[in-house]
Amino acid sequence: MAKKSSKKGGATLSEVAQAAGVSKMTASRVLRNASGFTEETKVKVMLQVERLGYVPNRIAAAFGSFDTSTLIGVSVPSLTSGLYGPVLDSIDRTFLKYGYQTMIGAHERSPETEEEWLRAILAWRPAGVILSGRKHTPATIEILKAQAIPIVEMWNLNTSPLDISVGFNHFDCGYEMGQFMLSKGYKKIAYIGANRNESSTNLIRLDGFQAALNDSSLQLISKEILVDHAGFYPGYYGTENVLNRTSDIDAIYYQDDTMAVGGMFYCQKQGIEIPTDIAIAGWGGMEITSVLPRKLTTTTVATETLGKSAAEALVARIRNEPTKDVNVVETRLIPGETV
Amino acid sequence: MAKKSSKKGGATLSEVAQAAGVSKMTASRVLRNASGFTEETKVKVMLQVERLGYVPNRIAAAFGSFDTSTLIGVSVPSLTSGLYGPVLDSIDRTFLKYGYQTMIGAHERSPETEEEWLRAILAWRPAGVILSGRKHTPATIEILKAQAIPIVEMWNLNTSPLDISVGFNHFDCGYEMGQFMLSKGYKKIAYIGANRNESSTNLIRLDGFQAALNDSSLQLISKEILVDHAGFYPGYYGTENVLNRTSDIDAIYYQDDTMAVGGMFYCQKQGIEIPTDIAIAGWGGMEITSVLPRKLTTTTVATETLGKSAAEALVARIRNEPTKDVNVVETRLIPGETV
DNA sequence: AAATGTAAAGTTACCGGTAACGTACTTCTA
DNA sequence: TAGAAGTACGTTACCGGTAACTTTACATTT
Repeated sequence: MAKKSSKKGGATLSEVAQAAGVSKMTASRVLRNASGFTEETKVKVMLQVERLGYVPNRIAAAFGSFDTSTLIGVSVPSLTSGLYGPVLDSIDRTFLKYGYQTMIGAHERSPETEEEWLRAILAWRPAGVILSGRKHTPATIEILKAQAIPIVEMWNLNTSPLDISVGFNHFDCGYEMGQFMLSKGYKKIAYIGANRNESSTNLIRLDGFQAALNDSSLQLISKEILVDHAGFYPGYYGTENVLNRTSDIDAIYYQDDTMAVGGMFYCQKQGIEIPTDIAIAGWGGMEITSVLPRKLTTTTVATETLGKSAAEALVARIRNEPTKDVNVVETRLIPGETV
Repeated sequence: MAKKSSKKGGATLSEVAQAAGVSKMTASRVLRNASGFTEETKVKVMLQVERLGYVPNRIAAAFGSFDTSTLIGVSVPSLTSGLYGPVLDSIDRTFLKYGYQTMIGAHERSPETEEEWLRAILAWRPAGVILSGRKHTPATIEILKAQAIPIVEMWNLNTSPLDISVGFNHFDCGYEMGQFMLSKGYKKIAYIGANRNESSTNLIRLDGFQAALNDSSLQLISKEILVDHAGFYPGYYGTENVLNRTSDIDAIYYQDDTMAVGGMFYCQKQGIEIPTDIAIAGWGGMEITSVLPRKLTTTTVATETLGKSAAEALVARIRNEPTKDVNVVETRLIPGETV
């Protein structure tokens, strides 16, 4: 199927123009819907476009003009995690609407993989890039500055971004949940997380959570950060670990909802009552929480809004329209029935 | 940040070459690691590459030579669904390894969106494309044939693919589960699915499932296909609908695990015992099943293998290496405790 | 009818690499 | 030592569009 001959697959603009009896330039104008042609000419050209099955060559276009391309690089830690999927979906949808193409890269929480990916992407002279996570290699930042293209850092709110930041205020999420738990009278509180696959923003939530405790002169009585991806099962066995190690825990804050749900099932299996024996809270507001017998206390995050905002901010910056550098996407603590 | 001046961002190959005191062509050879230069020359060139922060311009390269680009378009129905995430992750990882860049598109189960996306992608002259779902518009197929590029159709096994097919045998999945339920003595069986967001391959599973029933002279006593995305909550209320409508159901086959889990929770809430009162089975082998109090009967599918195989088959075809046209990715029925 | 204005269409040059070929120089062989 | 063969590197032409400019056709004004 792959052809190797010097003649490429489809027709070129010249061929279309010739067939239509006009110059290359006129055909170009028609196809780009620029001004300077009659309806009659348009019909002639479009007829040949149709007949010859002409597919525009953006490579040539991007190359010839000094306009940047319509490619945009988007880097996320992982697509397997349930949280980034909706974000990417809405980014992609937004870009398609504005006529940009999304080039993805999953960097699996390694700044080095991100750098490798970035180098490959920049070779395509993208119109902009969206990065997530907060850790970048020094070289990454160097390269980005040298290229001078619009950049959106997404997911984590960054008050001094490279260019634009669109994200959640993870610190506040944690702080708010800490205060909420304290307000319900819990004092012996543990944290369970996992440090692979996520963009380490979970640690910011943990910071915020601990800050809330500290403000009431308390601290975590147990902390478990698994070397694993966040997920249902890690939440399950992480809870097992913590409860076996520390006996008098009355509340657990989890890195996200999947882990919290895993913990709930561990408790259920052990006959531990929620929230009477142990209170549980998660983060993310994932769909699973809607069917649980007991509504999970969590923080909902607007992932679609995040993706859309990130994409729109980037497009605005590319088009030199005014854009805010720092954009907070709202999160909301949902009380539920597990705290 | 975005520059609009006619001078583009970085250094060009000519500038690097000039600085190194060699010709453009020699610098090109060094950078592509082609033969025909001494170690000394290489050092001179690389020094300037480093100093000037030269980023290769793949657009120019792809344009100038008749070699196709290193871009690959990948289209999936949705990234929000938990199933495609891992597939894309492993596709992207595989492509990064082989030096290709992944351009995604989510077509939300609409062949028209897919076509629109495809036109945009083909304008970048990709080295190949991966499509999922089985429905394409006639124009889509037309365009693909005209471009004569390698194509992988993934997710669903297609015995007469456009080019290459890598997928699961959904019919067999359904058939096998049907037989399994029958072997356990269930006879009054319902199906619950949802027809948005999924690539309609679920209907093939349903076909297989029904075929198994038919082979034992039985049929579904109830079928509910929601106009919704598959998910926990649709499984929950879909079950509610079906049980309210039909009274003597003894087993339900769900489109996927999320819906099955939703159904389980509905039953739990209603005091319906699983599997004594009603048996439940899903599809997908999603992670949630590992923490449920009762292990879900389901079919596990190797999503990572699917992605890797699809990517590798495409790369092989691009490189003109021998490749099978039809590639089945294994699935396995896991008995569990809910049937 | 000549002068002027304007929209439609054509011409030219160029973007930044790479293939193909040519040239200078070295090394091997008869 | 001439001639052949090989290696390192340079030169030229070109990929397929588009910006910028020029030319042409035709309507409008005086």
